Amino acid sequence: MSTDDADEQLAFIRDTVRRAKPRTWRGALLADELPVARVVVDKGLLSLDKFFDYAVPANLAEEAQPGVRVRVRFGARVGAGGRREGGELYDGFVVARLATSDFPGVLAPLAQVLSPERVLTPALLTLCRTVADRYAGSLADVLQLAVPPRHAKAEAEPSPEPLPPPGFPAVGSWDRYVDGAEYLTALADGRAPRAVWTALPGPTWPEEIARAVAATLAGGRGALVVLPEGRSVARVDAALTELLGEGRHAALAADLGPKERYRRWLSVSRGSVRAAIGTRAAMFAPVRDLGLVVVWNDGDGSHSDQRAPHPHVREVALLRAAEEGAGVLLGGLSVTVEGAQLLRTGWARPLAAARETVRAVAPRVRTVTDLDQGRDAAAQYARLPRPAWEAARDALTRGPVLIQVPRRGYAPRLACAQCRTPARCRHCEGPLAAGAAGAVLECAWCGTAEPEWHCVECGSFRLRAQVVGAKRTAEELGKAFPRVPVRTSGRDSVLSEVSGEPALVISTPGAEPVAEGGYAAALLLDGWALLGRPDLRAGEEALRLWMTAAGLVRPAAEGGTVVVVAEPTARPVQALVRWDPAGHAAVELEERAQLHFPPVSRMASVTGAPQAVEDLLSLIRLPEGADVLGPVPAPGGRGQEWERALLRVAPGQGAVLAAALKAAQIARVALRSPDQVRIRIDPPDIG
DNA sequence: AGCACGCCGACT
DNA sequence: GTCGGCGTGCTC
Repeated sequence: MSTDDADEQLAFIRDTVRRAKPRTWRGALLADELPVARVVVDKGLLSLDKFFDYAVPANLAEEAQPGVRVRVRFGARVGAGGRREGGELYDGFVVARLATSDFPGVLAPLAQVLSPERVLTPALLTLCRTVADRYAGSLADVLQLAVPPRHAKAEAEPSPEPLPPPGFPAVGSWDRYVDGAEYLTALADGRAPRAVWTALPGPTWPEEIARAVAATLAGGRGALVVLPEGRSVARVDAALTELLGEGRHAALAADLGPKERYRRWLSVSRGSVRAAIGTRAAMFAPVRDLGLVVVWNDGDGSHSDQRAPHPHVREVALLRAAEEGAGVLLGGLSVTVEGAQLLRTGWARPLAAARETVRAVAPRVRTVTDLDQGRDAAAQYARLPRPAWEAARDALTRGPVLIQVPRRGYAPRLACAQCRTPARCRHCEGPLAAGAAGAVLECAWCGTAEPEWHCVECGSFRLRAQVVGAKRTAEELGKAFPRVPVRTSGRDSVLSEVSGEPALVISTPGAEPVAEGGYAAALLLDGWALLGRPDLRAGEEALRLWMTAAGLVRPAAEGGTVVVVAEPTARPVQALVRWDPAGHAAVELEERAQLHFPPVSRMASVTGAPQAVEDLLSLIRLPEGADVLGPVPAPGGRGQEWERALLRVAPGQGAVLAAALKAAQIARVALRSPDQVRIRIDPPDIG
């Protein structure tokens, strides 16, 4: 660049600043009012996670309002004579219109306004920013989760006129909960009651959710319900339609197709519909004047988003409630440790039934160890402990029987086939697993081969690893109970409902169909497989899965029986027998606190090639008292060794940890550290 | 991420 | 003297 060119450039910039009305590099005519558009560019790079200012051409002045989708040229370089060249077109959103820009250079113009629809509302923008910060992600990544793809035809249709608020609903079955009626009243009164709700077993919870929504709408505010899968969305959808009729709520199910989905999302965004329900993507639904956010069954893994930065429905719901002043209803048959923590800190109040109410509606729960001898021929054939077989046979005279079988491959650590003592490495006490060759045992921690394992407790040489899948269980039980229809519900074909006729219903956890009139009995098989998983949450998760199944069984007074095949002294088994999920969660929380585990501490995982992980760990500036655990070898690398480190900080330092991870990741990329590092706040699987 | 600019070694 | 190494910094 010659001296003349440089002077000209400086003069241009001075000119721009003085006139407070930037010219574009093409010199196009600019908007008279607010000629600067602040834009979030849809490029997920952490180092680009900020706003960029663009000049608003006069012809886009009307349409380029905050919240609209735009196209902008980004990444152009300045060529000879100060001219910009190249630069690719990116999607983005206008977040503000301004009179001036604090950018010292020359602004590029907006290339195009894709649509005048203001989809990124201020509340949604704030939420996405908060979520991005919480999860050490970029705003652009979160926006992709929060704002659905545009569908022009759906957008062209007007949304219907909003209906007036409904009347306050009848309290209905909420009267079974201590303070249940008061909770609904608080919602209708415009307050923000926050509750961890231990729902009673049985088929009434969808209706109870619907009443809470109706109470919120009655008070003139909006409501949001997020459930883990489409089947439960459909049930709450039906309950809402029953209570409110059509037109007051929108179900944002994933299987609707892009047009219908966007049409419904717009009806929420435009304020034409005040209540939204759906699966996890609905956590961002731009419900106006949010008065209540409901999360059902927050322990379900589906509530954790698979896409970066992996926000969790419960956490997003809590952030929204805090930001938007909404009430919270964190409900399920069981209670998560996170729920227990909200109770312990006093952030939320318990919403539960009195002990005698629970006893009146819960089924009778019996425990059986599968070490029980005395199997008769038929029971042996079906691989069932005799009491379980008898319970099924007895119940089949009265109705359908649910049999819950852990998924194949839901394999825990290897254990002695005889006494169930976990098989451990002789050197480091790590868990043994089948090695890469398949036949040889290896320690999953230190890799030492163990060719001659025998049980240290009972001397047996037999190991048990795999559970028998639902399909084979169905075959075997079919033979054990001839003339009884056998139905299966599992991964590939999930039944949502079965009739009240006697039948054996074999299901993997989470796929249990609802039975008309309730199941006469449920058998929860292979409990050891759930309890023995090498996961911090194994106990909590086992109880959740059992209660989900047991909650579909008739009350004890109507003969409803649950038989759980598991070690009777195990804490989750005892909690199931007592039907006390809240107590179980509270005890688990206490234990986690002592071990400095989440959710009391905040954790993050860092996974990738060893060098990349090391680079990140060397760059990160952790707060005082933070721990680095590992790195240790981790699965996931394709053809390459991967490592994973866990970072742990004290309660209250989650935001600092996220910020430090983000900064370190940016620094690592700037230093050309090779390969990717995956950062995950609140990793779901802590061995 | 791309893609520039920028400041030190071996070559026609 | 120049071509080119990849360190550092920017993208409105």
